[in-house]
Amino acid sequence: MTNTDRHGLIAQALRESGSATVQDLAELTGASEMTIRRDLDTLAAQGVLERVRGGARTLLLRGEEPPFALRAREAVEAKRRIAAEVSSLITDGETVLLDSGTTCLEVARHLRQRPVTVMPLSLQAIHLFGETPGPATLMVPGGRPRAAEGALTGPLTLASLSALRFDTAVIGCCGVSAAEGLTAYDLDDAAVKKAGIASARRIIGAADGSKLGRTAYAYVGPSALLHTLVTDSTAPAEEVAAFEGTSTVVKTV
Amino acid sequence: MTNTDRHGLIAQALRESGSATVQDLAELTGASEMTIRRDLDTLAAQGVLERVRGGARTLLLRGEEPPFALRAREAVEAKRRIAAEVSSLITDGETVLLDSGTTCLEVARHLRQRPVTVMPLSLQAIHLFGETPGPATLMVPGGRPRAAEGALTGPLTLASLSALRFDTAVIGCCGVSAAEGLTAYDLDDAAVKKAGIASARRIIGAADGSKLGRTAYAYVGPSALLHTLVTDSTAPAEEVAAFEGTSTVVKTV
DNA sequence: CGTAACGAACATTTTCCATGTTCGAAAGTC
DNA sequence: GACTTTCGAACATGGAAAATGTTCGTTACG
Repeated sequence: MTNTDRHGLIAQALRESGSATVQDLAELTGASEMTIRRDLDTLAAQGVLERVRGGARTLLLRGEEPPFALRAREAVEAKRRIAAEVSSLITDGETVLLDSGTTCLEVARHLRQRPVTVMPLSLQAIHLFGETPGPATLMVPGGRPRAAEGALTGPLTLASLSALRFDTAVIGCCGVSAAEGLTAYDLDDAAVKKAGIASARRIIGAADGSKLGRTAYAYVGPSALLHTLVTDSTAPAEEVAAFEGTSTVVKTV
Repeated sequence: MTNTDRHGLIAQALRESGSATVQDLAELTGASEMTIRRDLDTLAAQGVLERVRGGARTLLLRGEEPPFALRAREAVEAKRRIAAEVSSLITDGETVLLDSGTTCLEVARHLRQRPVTVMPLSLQAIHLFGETPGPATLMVPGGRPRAAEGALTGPLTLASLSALRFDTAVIGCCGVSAAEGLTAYDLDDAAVKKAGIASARRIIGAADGSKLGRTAYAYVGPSALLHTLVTDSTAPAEEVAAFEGTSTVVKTV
């Protein structure tokens, strides 16, 4: 078992019972108590849990978005396939706006090796392009990064977006519903997505099946804004059907 | 000997003789020819040298700025001390604009652990703040990063700067001379430095001794723009004396 | 066509990171 | 205030990953 697996186990155990002792977790995972303590420190720094004497308590019971580090481990295979499909929809030479989030981070991995101009809206993706300069051209938007998320938001980001026009925007919404439209967990984030959509000629939505039919609380816009929606086969059939009646092209990978 | 040491040896050997064979370098460093070949590939990717059959040829004979990877290894101790001094000049709660370059990257290391708001003008420094969130608040300027340098330049950067006002700007000029003023190797960079200086109430110059009295070709402004200049004891005495006759405070560490 | 250089593939060494153990200090509990 | 439990620093250990060396077939150049 790798340390990441163990972190996943711990996070899951806490989500189920709300809290756990160091001893319980050591027994559950087969690791020593010292290792569990170190794990708890790591997860606490990621905002997954809160440390209490003798154990830990979960921090993510409410309707909030789970921390980035946790989401990055969910539906990895689906995200990878979705990202490959999104990348194939983009032509060499295009200018691309890339939203924040784990799915779009995967798209960034693909685009790095393509001759395109990319403006990513998250620090993580900027890192990716920055450290190994490939054929792609990187543009950095201004802004204030939101915690571990790395999503750039605020007036500087909006100003950067309003100064540019993109061929394509790849948007990774937290909630996508034919009826309720596109939604995000964070108001600032939603504002950035709105501005991004307004600055691009073509909008591609990238969302794994778990996002379909879900609604977060910050409204971004009607689902008809998407010219193309790329999702996977775990998406609820009725949602996909609802989209197929509209102008949006749905690709299931 | 570490691989980095060896890279330094190779770079130095090439600067002195202009070119060298793989055999020569293997003998010089005590490494195998295969290792030298791999080193040369690495250094070629950094823009330090050009690969030719049988060996390599230097790329940095002209008056150009050496690549970032090379500068990062020069005068490390001096830069560290200068950075510590600059950091001590900054008060908690200030908003700080941080220039690109290796010296300012060291300053970033210090500021990470301080409750200040920082806008760095290079990707490297942004990484630094992004990966380990400390008490500092990070603001990202927009812009287009210049190659391995990571320095953000262009209209987006200028726009980000003109939208903000900073308490202090830390500027790391390539050339600092009492007579010729502040200069940079790159025109775009110089424009950004100018804009940065215009957006800050207090300007701190950070330059190790080798930069004093040197002139690069892109003019930034008169040396009197600097309220404080932090340098080290290797600075030429006559330059330091010239500065001491002006309003600029010189700190030698 | 011959020679030297190259680089892929594998073997080996070294380095670094995750984990475990021990033990003194700190925090709770009675 | 004494006792128990938890905590985390410090060091030891194991294993994975990176760096380096070696071999050998391929490629470039004269």
